[in-house]
Amino acid sequence: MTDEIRLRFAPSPTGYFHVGGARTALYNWLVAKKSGGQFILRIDDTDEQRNKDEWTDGILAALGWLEITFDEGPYFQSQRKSLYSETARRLFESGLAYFCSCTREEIDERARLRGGRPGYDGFCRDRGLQPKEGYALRFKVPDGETIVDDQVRGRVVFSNSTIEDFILLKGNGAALYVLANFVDDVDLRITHVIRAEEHLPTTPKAVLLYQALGLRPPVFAHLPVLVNEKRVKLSKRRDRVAVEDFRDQGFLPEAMVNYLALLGWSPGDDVEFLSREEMLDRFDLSRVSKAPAFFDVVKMTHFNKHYIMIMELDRFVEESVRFLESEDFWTGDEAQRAKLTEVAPFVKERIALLSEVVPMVDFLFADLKELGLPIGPFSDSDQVILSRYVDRVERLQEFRKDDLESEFRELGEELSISLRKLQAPIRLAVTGRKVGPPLFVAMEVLGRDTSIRRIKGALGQRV
RNA sequence: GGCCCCAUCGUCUAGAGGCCCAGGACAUCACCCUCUCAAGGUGGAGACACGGGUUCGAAUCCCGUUGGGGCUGCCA
Repeated sequence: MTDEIRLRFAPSPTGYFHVGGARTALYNWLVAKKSGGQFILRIDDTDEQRNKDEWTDGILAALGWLEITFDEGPYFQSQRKSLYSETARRLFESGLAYFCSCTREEIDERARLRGGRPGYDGFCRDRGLQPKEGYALRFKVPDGETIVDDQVRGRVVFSNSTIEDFILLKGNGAALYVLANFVDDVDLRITHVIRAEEHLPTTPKAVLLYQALGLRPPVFAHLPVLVNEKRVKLSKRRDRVAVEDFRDQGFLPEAMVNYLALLGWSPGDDVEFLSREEMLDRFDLSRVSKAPAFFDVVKMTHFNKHYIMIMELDRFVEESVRFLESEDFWTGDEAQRAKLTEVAPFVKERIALLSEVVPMVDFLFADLKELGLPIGPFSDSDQVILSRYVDRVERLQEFRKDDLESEFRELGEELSISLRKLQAPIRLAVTGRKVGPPLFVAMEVLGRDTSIRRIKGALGQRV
């Protein structure tokens, strides 16, 4: 029982769930799962002003999408308040904490007079104040030093003189992060705390609390922060970091997870594509790097492309439908799905984001005009190509891609023109675009009538 | 300002004293392949922040400098 490994992910629901949180959750999950331990979800919503249920729903949805599953929870700190006041009372009664009547203004004023150094000066330490509405409860930081033994950073020593008597309970009696976090970690028997580096400076406070109550602190591991191109911590306000946005853009969860796993961790060899099983097998906190890492969407896109390419065809079709459904032309009927399935293998290996499916296949489902696609321009030589090609394919018994291609190649020889140049006007006439699936596949799926109609239509469109 | 963390190609990283005139991946450039776009293949350019030590020998250890970051709230 005491040997049981238990980790938790404790996000605060103050905004969209972002990639940094996802990475933290993933690392916790990995350590829990590979050690046969438990992974617990706890919602740190002690700050009622800034928390909203919808953010919690978003976190749950995103974790589910990424398949980061939890064994217990979610627990909500907002529902565990009595636990915090109970511990606070014990701390106060045993003289480890005291009440303080100072306002922010008073503290700042004294700091100013003292000579600039901001922070609380311990003014109420020995005043023997009793609990009262409006009084905050502060922890009496002892002399000496506090050591944080960190799995990724090693031994970090803090001189207690640099740690002010921090607040445990607000004036309204509500618990603050350090207290609530500590109480819950103890109560939930958390053995490993893995979180972002920004929490490192508050860690000695937690350690002090464990020591004050004669408890053994958990193992700590502080992950390097994720930064933007300016190398400052990723922020929900400045940067595009919401997991759900990436999902909506057509990123695959396995691509995100794989990329995130490698952002700050490396298996040690040159392998980059790792399945869940391989990650579980190889993940090791001691191989987590210490330096901040740039969240590079371009590289994540590369992972996405890879995972789209190796995806099962059926799933690819289903995922594609998600993006087609928001288009007017998509009815989702049998015929449309059949066409989609036919071109899918060719589309699958050409896109990096699922959202790119739409411009790859839209010409199959609606008139080019309706799609706002150009019909032309076609030069005189294009006209020659189009008319000669349509003459040829009109005579075809079967409108099959192989025959369409044979005719195409023969025409190329006949006109002594490179196939690259030859395909351009035909593709534009048939699909309205310069890029897309292989032309003859496109034509076969589109069908004889529409294909020929579009080419003939283009013939009437001189520059 | 104070406390703390960090420092290898543009980016993510490998490297735990000699295997490194530093390897891989993304991005980038060139060429090949090719019906477009992709994919694939070949090749190129591209980094140990700086200065001192320690050592026969340092990207790797120590110190300093510089640079970057985090925290500094009755937020988490």
